[in-house]
Amino acid sequence: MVSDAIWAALADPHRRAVLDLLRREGGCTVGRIVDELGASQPATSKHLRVLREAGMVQVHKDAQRRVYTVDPEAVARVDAWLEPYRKLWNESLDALDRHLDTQPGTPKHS
Amino acid sequence: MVSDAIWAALADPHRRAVLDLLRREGGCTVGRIVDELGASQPATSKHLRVLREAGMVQVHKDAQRRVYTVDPEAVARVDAWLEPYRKLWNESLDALDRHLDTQPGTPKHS
DNA sequence: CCGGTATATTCCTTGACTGGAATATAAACC
DNA sequence: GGTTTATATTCCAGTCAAGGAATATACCGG
Repeated sequence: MVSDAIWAALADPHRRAVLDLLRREGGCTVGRIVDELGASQPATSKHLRVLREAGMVQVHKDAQRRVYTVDPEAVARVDAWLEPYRKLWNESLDALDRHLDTQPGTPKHS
Repeated sequence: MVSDAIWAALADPHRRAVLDLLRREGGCTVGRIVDELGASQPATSKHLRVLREAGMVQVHKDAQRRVYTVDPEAVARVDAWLEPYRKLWNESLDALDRHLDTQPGTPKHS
């Protein structure tokens, strides 16, 4: 199940930007995130706290630095939540296919 | 891209419950949603408005009734956002595999 | 120990979201 | 046309999250 905390964490654009950055970089220090995303250091730390408490990121210490990384497990849970909806999505594609099939001359998508 | 409105809509547990219900039922009237989920009618209408403006549900009229259905397109966009993270997820599974492979005697998951 | 760097936390204010109650709109039925 | 049914909207009060500024904590180098 996806906890409320995960959805709440994802609701903020800045936090999604942090996640995207962490994903692309494979992990970042707080300072790096501040530099890249341009939010203040306290704001960034607070967003990281939310992400951490939602279980979406992990931290490990490197002297004074904290290196944050995405916890793929949390994202996988969101993915699992989407699963039943994916069927809907596929069905609507199928319905489109059938519709196109009944329209001779309409180009079919490959 | 996933609009902020979609993430904001998903942030509310009641709205996710509405989506789940609409998905399972393949569409519902407002009254049905009120009965099933137990929120007040005005609250439900307001949640539906948020979902509608985020493009997550569609409405069609049936006399005085409004039948709401999930718009699979919106969910598909969330799915697409998750895509790059799925790679992380798979990599971490692979890493686990490799780790287990270096631990003779440790049972492997099928 | 001290200054400097890196990060976290607190305090405060402001804006946004939520839900309830009442009311409005719209369509059906008689 | 008036009443009933179905849904939407408005108004309002309470709650909560976000950001800035200042401060605290932790760690390193000398």
